[in-house]
Amino acid sequence: MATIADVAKYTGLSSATVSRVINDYPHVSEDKRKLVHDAMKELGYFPNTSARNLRNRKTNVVAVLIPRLTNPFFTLILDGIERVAEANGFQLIICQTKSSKKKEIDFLNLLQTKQVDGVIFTSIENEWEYIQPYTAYGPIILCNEYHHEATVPMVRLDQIQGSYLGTRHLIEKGHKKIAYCMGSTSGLSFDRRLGFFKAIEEAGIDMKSDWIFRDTYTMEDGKRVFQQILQLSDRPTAIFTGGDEVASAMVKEARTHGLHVPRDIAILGFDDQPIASLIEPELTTIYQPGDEIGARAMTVFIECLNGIRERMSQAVIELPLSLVIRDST
Amino acid sequence: MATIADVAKYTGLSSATVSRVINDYPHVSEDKRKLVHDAMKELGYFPNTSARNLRNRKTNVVAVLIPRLTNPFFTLILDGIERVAEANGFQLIICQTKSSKKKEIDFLNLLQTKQVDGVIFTSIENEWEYIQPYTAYGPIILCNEYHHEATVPMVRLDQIQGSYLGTRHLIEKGHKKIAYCMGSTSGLSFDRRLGFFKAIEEAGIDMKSDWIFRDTYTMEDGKRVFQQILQLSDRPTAIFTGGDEVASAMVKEARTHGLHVPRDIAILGFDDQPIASLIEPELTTIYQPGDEIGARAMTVFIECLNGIRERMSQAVIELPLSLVIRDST
DNA sequence: AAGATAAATGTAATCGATTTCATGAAATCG
DNA sequence: CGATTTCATGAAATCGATTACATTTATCTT
Repeated sequence: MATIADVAKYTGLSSATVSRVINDYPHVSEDKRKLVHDAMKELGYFPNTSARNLRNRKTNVVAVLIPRLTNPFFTLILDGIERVAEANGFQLIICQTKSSKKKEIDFLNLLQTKQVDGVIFTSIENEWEYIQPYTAYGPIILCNEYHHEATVPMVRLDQIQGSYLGTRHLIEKGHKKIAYCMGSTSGLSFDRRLGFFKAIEEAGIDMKSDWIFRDTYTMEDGKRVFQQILQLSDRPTAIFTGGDEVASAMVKEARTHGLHVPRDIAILGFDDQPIASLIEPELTTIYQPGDEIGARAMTVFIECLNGIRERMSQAVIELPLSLVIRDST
Repeated sequence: MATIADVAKYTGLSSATVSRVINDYPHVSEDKRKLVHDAMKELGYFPNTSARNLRNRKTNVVAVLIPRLTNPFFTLILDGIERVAEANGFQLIICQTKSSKKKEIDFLNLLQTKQVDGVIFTSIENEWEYIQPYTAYGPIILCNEYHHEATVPMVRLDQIQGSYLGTRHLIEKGHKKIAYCMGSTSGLSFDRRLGFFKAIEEAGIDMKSDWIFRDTYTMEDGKRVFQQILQLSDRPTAIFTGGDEVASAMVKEARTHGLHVPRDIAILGFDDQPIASLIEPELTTIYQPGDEIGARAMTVFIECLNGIRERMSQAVIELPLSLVIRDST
């Protein structure tokens, strides 16, 4: 393969001049510029990215940590990130953590070895104290995640407001016995919980510990939890779920058991994924603008790289959630 | 940041020896080895990837071209690719073409500039003659795509067999008037069409040109086409679709119009996405093992890189499709 | 027209690793 | 024990770009 030296020799110029042409620098005469362009085409020359990266001390590549590629909400975020990345000449390396703490840390090695300029987390597996040290190596942005100790930019959705909105909706529909399905104990789950209980308490409603379910993520989980709910002696009349997949599976399971949604039991989704408007009845859900926080996170990342934004101090950018009322509540 | 020279100086050794330790080469005494390891830890040293890539003339990065990240079938493929990549120390750069010919070509520049070792296509937008020249720059693998002129490895699903299977199923159910929804005119669509018409002709059934619909990909398309079908004077009793999304939207649209699926009209999906078993009635569909072809494509890619497999001659690896019978037919 | 300024180009150092080749020390062999 | 092989290590070239600095040439001032 041709190198810059080959182009230089071919044109009789120095590699410095060729480099200037490649990078569109001024102070190169028009005729030499053309000469170089012709030579590059003639020789089939393309600048070597590794060499440029080494010299320029940057790669224009960002690592995006994502738990599962097959989760539509995360690919929506990824889509938003990609849109802005592509518009600004950045490439994305995808790092699927599969919710493994170890993999998450492994991927941070890309930052230490300077294979990427920075990292965007769309979820965090480890305790923040394990992540924090890596901020020394480049910008780290949290997208859809939040940690009160983290001194990095965080682009998030107002989960408190979102779950508050959804819960209040259920209450307004007359429900007094509401089951709550949560994910882990992450910051995001914590906030949702705050919003949920805020609405519950405002309405002066009782909550039973039997009505709280943890670690519900997948359709499988939805089916399982719904069956547990059916077993309860004091059965709730509405269910607040942590995602449309869980909710969809529950709607389906309800039908299997001959229960009518929402008459017998109301089900509230979260995310507003495509599936929400496909199943019958259509899901009432909380719309999360995944592509928008993705896009915003990438924008913030670029600002950090360019030094327009402080990358090692806490900054919270919050986008609103909205309630989409359909037929499952 | 510390460099290999810093480690060399700190230990009093040469950078050559340090490099040997980093790469686990033999002929380094145990005590020096430990000395170097301690120094690396002490100095917080990490080898610079750009420098290594430059010197080693490889990056251990693969570009994956994908039309849309938000298409679950493609993320399933991506998931399979990722699994094998991660197991073999490769990183993936995602290239979302959004079905743009120009973007597809733009991404091939990553190969020319040696930012990636090779490319996996999960769909092709341009004519093959425009892609072919790029095979000179590194391995190119087609995954879920096929082109008879392409002299590269192709990992594909037997679309002919798949659509044949599905169509025969419809015929066995007694249908004689079957609408056919296709995507573009790509190799994949071409094969599906072959399988479809093979079954049609074997059964000696008539086909009307009114019953063929092009460019149906999304839920929107499904809705639109279904409405067109309703307008037909001679209305088909079954619909062969090119994807579960299209089929799902049709099922929903049918219900909206008070039609019963499958009694009034049968609908056959393609892919077996999660949604297929969530909607009511559950979709009969063709299961496409997306993650398996993804994984296989990455395996083949690695073989090409290692020279175990010829990368510039045609090789077709074909995995079977299977019919999943549920309630929509 | 002399001096100052700006433009065009080149030389060589640099980015941070890997690797060939050379050298001396240690181990093995007959 | 001398010859040969293997081991441990280092000096310096190399991968392919970018850029600070130097130099020459052209343009501008007054």
